[in-house]
Amino acid sequence: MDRKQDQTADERGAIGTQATERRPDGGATRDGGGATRRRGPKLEDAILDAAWDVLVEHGYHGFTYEAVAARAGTSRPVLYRRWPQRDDLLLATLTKFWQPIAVPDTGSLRDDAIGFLRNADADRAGMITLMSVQLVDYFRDTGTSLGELRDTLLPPGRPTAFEMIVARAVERGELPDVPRSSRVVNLPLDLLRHDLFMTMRPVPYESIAEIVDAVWLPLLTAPETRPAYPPP
Amino acid sequence: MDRKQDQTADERGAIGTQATERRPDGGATRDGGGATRRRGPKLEDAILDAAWDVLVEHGYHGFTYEAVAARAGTSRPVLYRRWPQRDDLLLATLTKFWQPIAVPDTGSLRDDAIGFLRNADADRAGMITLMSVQLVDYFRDTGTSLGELRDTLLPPGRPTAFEMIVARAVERGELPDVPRSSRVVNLPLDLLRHDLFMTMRPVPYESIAEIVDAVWLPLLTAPETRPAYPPP
DNA sequence: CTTATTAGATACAGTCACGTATCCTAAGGA
DNA sequence: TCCTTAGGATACGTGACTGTATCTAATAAG
Repeated sequence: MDRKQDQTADERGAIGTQATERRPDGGATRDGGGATRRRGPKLEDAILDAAWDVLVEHGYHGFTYEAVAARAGTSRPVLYRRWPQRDDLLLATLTKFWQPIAVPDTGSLRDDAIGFLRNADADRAGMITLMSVQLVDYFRDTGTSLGELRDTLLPPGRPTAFEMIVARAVERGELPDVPRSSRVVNLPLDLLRHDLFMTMRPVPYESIAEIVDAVWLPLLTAPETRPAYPPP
Repeated sequence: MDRKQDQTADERGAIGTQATERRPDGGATRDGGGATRRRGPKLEDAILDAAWDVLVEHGYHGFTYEAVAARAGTSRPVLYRRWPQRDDLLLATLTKFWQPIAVPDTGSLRDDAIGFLRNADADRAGMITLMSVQLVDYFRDTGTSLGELRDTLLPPGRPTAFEMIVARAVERGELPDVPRSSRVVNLPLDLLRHDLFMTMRPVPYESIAEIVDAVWLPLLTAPETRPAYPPP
């Protein structure tokens, strides 16, 4: 089995010299030809970093092997060797960057809530949420949804941030110890997420404060819920 | 300046006979060659219908001139003559199908709210919301957001559905006449939309009832909101 | 130093969509 | 009826991306 594809040694030599300007980050990329060559986990990290950047900048639609390879300063075959499917690359990227949001413990229900929402809105966490919107095409293809993706990436069974915040407030005696629906408890994050979806931009502090002060806190201290009527 | 592209009459004739199986809807598409040919507004309607179908089925990513033309049983040039840009075609499609959601008037605050949410969840309205999620790529490209699109398509200045519902409840004496923030008043639709986003599926009745009974109604009758603290 | 890996650079064939140009002819008004 | 308009079919060149198959040379292990 000798070379099925014909190409003269001249071509090879000619080509080998050109096209050596890439690798925005670590690589030396000298002209002569002796660029540093990454391997193993180090290379893998660099690729996933690049993949994340591409995903954030161009969305799922622009999340191609071509773009990621170029961004990482490597070539497509290197990616295919590790992640044969686009999903694999995507999942690997998400799991690397999807980190839980810090839950503050200030001793005040309101400050905990606002602090958490600000954490959720800022930094990478907000970007995750914004970017997850870019994945609709992925959800289409796989028949899944954002909710399912979240359940996949977050460890199940663990109490949510607001469940913890409310529990602590109850312990302190700041809130009465009555049963509360999951919807009510987690309302602030849902509203923040909704705002992110609608505006595709970070949510201003005023909106966060409004969610907590005008919606959540009054609701937590509101009188008992009346029973639901039967459906028509 | 005569025919720059060379093709013999034989080719033409040979080609003309084949490829005559399309137009799922109205067209006769006889074999001999005398298919009915639509024109003007009639054709335009058919195209936009097809465009809508394509958008719903394949999302913005699959919303190509190619796909729409095939679906409408016509050819790409016909589309390009009317809508030179992809956005034009998209906007035309959306404006045709983006219709306001019916607001029931039952004489009961709760029934109005639940009825409206069910209307919003059902039929085309729900599809619009679901489908609008498909447009993230469009929002990327244009730098806009879902909120802006909604503001573009909905007539501005008009009171929202829930503003009307609340106003009527106040008139009936079912609610006290106190100032309420826009966020509180429109909360149910935001929560419904959030559920649609997260699950990509119609929202079950139980969720709608929960939004109204466990969140909105208690909130509307909750004690006065405390003033917001200054931002840190 | 020697040797097995494997990153990195091509090449290639195939697909899909784009945007435009061209021609044929059905539809509909004069 | 004739004639203008425009729908419809098709071709063409281009560009992006896909998977895969090579070959080279850098790297690490021995």
